[in-house]
Amino acid sequence: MSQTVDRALSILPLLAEGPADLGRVADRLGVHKSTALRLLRTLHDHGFVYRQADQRYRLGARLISLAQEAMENLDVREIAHPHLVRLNEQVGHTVHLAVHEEGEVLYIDKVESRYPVRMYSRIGKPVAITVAAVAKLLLADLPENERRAVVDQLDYPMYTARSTPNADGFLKELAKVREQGWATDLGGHEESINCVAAPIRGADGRVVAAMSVSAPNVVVTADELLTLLPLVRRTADAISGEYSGRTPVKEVTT
Amino acid sequence: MSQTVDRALSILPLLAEGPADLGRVADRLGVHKSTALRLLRTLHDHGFVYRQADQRYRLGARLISLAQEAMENLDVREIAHPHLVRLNEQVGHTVHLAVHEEGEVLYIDKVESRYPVRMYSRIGKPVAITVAAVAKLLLADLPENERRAVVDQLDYPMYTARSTPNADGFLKELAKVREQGWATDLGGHEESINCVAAPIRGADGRVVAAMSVSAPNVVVTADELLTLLPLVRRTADAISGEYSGRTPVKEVTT
DNA sequence: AATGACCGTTGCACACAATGCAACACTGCG
DNA sequence: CGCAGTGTTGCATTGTGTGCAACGGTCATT
Repeated sequence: MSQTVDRALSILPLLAEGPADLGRVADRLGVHKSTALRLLRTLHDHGFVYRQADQRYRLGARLISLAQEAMENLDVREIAHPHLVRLNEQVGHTVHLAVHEEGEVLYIDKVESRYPVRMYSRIGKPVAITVAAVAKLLLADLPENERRAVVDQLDYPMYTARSTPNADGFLKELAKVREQGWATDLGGHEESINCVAAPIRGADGRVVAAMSVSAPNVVVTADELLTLLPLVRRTADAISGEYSGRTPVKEVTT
Repeated sequence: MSQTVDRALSILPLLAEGPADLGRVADRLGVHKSTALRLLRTLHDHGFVYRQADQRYRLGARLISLAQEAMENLDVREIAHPHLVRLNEQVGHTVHLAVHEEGEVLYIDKVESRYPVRMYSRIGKPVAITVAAVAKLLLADLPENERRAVVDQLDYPMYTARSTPNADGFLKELAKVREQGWATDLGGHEESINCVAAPIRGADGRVVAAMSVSAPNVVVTADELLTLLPLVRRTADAISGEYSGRTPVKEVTT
């Protein structure tokens, strides 16, 4: 692993917290100012950091445009989006789409509730993996050994009294989810918010993404939300069909 | 400038074009495969690239979450402030900066007029949403359904004879504002006070804030105030440029 | 005005870390 | 069964990144 690149890349999350000046960056990296300067310069030349008027550095536009491109290249997202919008129009609540990557689960699309009360989430943000309904679906589908590995190295924060407490409980929950083919999160992350989720599968039957509908108690009860399950599953199945049906991208050759 | 980092960063735009395998990356960089491998590994460890099932590399999720976090932590006020001060020095009148949040529009910065006659406003205070020029800009940019939702649940107090009377009239005004890219409030809130406002846009083109210049009739007429419009718009554009991270200096890079 | 403190910046010599090479391991294919 | 195509590893070399110290600018303090 390359030390120089390692250091340079470590600057980016640091700057994501907010603008920082040269000294601060050097300190946080544990390197000499001149070293930090040269790293920042290189990042700057590539547009990854931007130097604002007061000479402090912040993340640059290139990063944002790259992220945008990265999302566009996710073909599940592209296919799923219109379905998510339609579902949102029917039920009114917030709809999420998430994928698993390297031990994390992230939201890659979101259609906001039309009710004024919204839940906090962010595209690109890692979800609360031990409790989120979409995370359960994605992890439940992993091969035994991978699942075990991921589950073991997780923390199990008790967001609420109903959060998943430990690895054992989580594995049981995953088994159940895999069995029934859908998942819920009933107040496991935020006391007053419930979700129902369904998996999206590729041609080989493996789960490639998961989608969920979330709503706070003040709008609908958990039981009412559960009545939407068939609709959510049908939507997920429709996306699965389209995703596995034809070639997603215009792959080169023959 | 650091060669290693330079090469590593060059990989990212390359991968943005689509997934690539090791050989392709090495070729495009003009380096040995082993070198490319080590760079990719480092990028991988930081989550910037993701290795998909067929061993090819893709842009990773970390990129997306970083960009999102960066945008969230971007402080419009901080960036805008010097511009507002400069504008105030040029025109002398009160300058406001406002954002939209949860159905309300709030002033988040203000530079006082240097004329003795000042208008009443307060940072953090919700603005008169149905008449204020900045509010029109912020609401005009919302997606159709959200805009409708906000507009419908508003009251339409008749501060003056020229206040927006009802939802229909407001929607028409918003359409006009969106069309022309700027807004005014001519005596709609207080009989003797006029404003001109312009939008500040983020990297994705969406309106993130709005700024305005306000002055009472006793100092300048509405017509005179309107002559400042180009200057206000230029200032807003300058802030937009800086906010979205486009480098204003001599940089050329790709 | 003069002083000092604080940043960012630059040139340089040294050492270490990144590089390319060649050999190796693995996979699928003819 | 070998062959061609991958990705991967150990190693010697040198080029490249590093820390240091000195410089230059800006700002606040006296």
